[in-house]
Amino acid sequence: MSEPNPGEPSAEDPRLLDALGQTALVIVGLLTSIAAEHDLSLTQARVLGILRDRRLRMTDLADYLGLERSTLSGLIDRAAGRGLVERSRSAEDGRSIEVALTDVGQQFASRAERDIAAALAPFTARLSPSERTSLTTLLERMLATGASDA
Amino acid sequence: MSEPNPGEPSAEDPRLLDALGQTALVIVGLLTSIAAEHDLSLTQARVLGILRDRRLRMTDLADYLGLERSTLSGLIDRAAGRGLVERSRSAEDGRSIEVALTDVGQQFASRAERDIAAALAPFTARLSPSERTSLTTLLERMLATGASDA
DNA sequence: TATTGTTATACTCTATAACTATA
DNA sequence: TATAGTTATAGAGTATAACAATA
Repeated sequence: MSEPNPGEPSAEDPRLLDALGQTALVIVGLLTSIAAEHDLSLTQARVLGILRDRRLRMTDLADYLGLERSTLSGLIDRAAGRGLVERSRSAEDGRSIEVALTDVGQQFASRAERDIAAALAPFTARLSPSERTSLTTLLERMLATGASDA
Repeated sequence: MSEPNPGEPSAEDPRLLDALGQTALVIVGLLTSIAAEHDLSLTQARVLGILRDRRLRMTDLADYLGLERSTLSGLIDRAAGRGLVERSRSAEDGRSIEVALTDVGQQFASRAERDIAAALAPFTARLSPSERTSLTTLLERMLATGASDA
């Protein structure tokens, strides 16, 4: 994995790695700030985002986020305490609990989505429309790949 | 801020926003995993990364990371306890403490850098060399901008 | 027995407030 | 008085281990 593979130049691109890392940290920082404005952690905000168009069991939601079920229990406890999500026992499997957004949670999620668009606008605005299209294509291609082995 | 500004199409690009957000979360997730393999949090890893080619005062390091000084005290306590960084009183200003990597910390940082390159390789490898160049350019342009108003 | 979810526990990250030492 | 750093405290996020209920 760390051999200098001669036919595989992708790791020899420090500028790209830097740009990706920087971009990631900046954007996650922005997302974290926006969440904080609504008194949410980034993780809580992600929960709302994921549940925006879905109702999920605790286990599946934990898998989505890459967290332990026990971690999710606390997360959902706090979100439910604020009236953002609701738990309900599954009809099919008596062991499962399904989580869904409340109306308040939906409104929260919508507002956050607008705020995110606004916060990212200064960044994307610096690119021309065709550059934005290129960037979208490149990022989507990169993600589609990586997902298959990460 | 939420008016539908007709001459400003940058916020009307949900696919780009999605791609940026997804990319950011995936990459930060990878960085977090790599740090965890070395028993470091992402924040601790960032400290090592920042100190890789610098010696900084506590306050400046806190500013770099966007954290309170009190938060940094704990962070540096733990890193120093593991022998990764060293504190030393500033010669110029008796109030200031300078932080620098130890040899062990340097080795850690080098190893982490290689691991990051290896972890990102599957993603970047899916793009052709010229696409990688384009992506680098686009990301750098976007970052250069946003930094001026975020 | 295996799976779903929760609880208990412990540690890290983070901020705010109060403090000490230096400028 | 203002700045640099630490400590005390508190809350959130996280994991591991032990547990209850259901399958």
